Amino acid sequence: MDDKQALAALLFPHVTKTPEEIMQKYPRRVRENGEKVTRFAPSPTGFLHIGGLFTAMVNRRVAADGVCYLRIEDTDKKREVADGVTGIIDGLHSFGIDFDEGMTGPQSETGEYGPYLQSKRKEIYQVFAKSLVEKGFAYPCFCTEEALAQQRAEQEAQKQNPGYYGRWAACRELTLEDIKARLERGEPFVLRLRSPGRPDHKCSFKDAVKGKIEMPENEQDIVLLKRDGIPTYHFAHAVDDTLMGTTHVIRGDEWISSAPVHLQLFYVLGFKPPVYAHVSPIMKEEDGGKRKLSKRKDPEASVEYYRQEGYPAASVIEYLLTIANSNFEDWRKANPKADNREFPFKLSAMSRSGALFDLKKLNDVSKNVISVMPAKEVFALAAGWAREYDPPLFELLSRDKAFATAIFDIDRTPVKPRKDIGKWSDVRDYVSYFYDELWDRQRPMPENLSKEDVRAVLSAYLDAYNPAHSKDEWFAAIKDLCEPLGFAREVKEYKKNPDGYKGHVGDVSSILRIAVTGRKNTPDLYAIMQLLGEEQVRQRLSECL
RNA sequence: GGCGCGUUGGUCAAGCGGUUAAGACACGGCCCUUUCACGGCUGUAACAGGGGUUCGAUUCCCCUACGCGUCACCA
Repeated sequence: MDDKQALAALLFPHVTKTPEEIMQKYPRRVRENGEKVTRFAPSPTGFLHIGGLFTAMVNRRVAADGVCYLRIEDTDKKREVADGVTGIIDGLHSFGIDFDEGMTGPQSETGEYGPYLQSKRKEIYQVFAKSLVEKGFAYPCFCTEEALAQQRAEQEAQKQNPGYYGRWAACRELTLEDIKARLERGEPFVLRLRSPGRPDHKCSFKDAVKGKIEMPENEQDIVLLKRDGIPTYHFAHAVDDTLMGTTHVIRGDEWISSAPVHLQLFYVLGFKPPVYAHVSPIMKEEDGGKRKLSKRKDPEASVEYYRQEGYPAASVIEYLLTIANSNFEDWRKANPKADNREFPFKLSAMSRSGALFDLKKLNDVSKNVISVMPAKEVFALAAGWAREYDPPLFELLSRDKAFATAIFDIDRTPVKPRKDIGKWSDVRDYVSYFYDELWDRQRPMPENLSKEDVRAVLSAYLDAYNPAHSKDEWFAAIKDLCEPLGFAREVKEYKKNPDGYKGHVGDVSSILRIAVTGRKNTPDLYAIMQLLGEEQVRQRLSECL
């Protein structure tokens, strides 16, 4: 008994606080209506991954009325990346995900439950580590990495479970004198859990998305504190999520297999475990199989990809929501204009298996998102994208903002909006014929019409053209052109007697459309001509002649 | 290999013992229409395999197969 106290004092001579004192500084959160407390806890090892965005979004949505905070797990100094924290915060912010408390910058934070940067919590972990030693649930281990590797090889040869446990845990029963001697020699050590688990016992928990999960108890004497005194993920998770009052730990399902370790940690620390929700990763199809999106191999794994392509942040979130809660699409249909933050997100409605990332579906979702935006917003976002990724286009769009906005407003009716634009990189092509700089002035006419007929239509229309016409008058004028030139006024007439005509009003319109825009297919030609203005229209028509 | 999780059309997915097995994307057709788009209608297409339990299994249980994850002083 006294040995444990002595060992604790020996190992942590500078630790004077008790767990109780620490806990007092972290009062229980008041949650009047059962609001949830969640957190996003990435390690700053690189830029934002689509999977990270996904779990961050789920965390944010689950705690929509509660608290969602950002904790940075920078306990692995080897893999840390400069700007990692800023990249995460800015990246998430650009997708409309902000936190109620936690890190706000590489060195700044807000909230009562900090520090939210794990590297600043070293003392706290030491206090709990010390208490574990006192309770006999932790001990120092002096094994070198080489010794461990050797033991592992031996275990494999003997077909034993690998790891540090039971009779393989060499340092488990070191005497106090022995430890003292090694310490005096300056031997480095890690602090290990003295696992009370028995593999013939089952532990189980109810996962909020996967349902009941049952596994053998943990028997591994896992590392709690690394050689440098910094905690491992497991230990930090138990301590931090308890102190910070996390009610729901929502993380990738690669963590399921360490859940028994976590449950045991909560047990030895005397804490109540949170609700776990393990979400499936986003997959990619390759050679007919599924695999996790890989940051190295797949450009679409990085959130940066969507920015570059020009998918609006709202579209990406909207798509992620359709993957996360499949009833989202029904909700969206019923609430076409609502902010997706109003959607009642449910953990229980999440899919148990991993979804394949479907770029086609993203595109479709994105077209819908853009189709309900006001033209001004389309302009603003498209220009914002072009400023960064297509400067010449940005110049053009900015030259006359009203003109550019008007382009986006063509056929942008609330009932039947066009869905031409799925991402901002589509815009250049979409607006090209409005700008001489983007238009190659090629005008391929349909092959079923002779050059003479085309010329006849063009010159006749040049005479008939009146920019003051309303849309109905405009189209009537085109119809009036038809018969004298040998075209049917109505398509139906033509279909009844195809040999009696050279073509129909649609062909005549086609000629004009191509003359004005160079394209066979465009939005409403009348609107385009009105926008272009008389001078441009006449010039294009006669140039084509 | 051990331990988990998963498996409904090409993809995302409803379904929780009795259904003609929803819907969305993609694909095909038709309609609307001066083109395209939008919209409407419509078509092709699925319960991994094998055993149980049951009057009855896509739904419950077991086995097999396949896929994924994990077995670090990384998270």
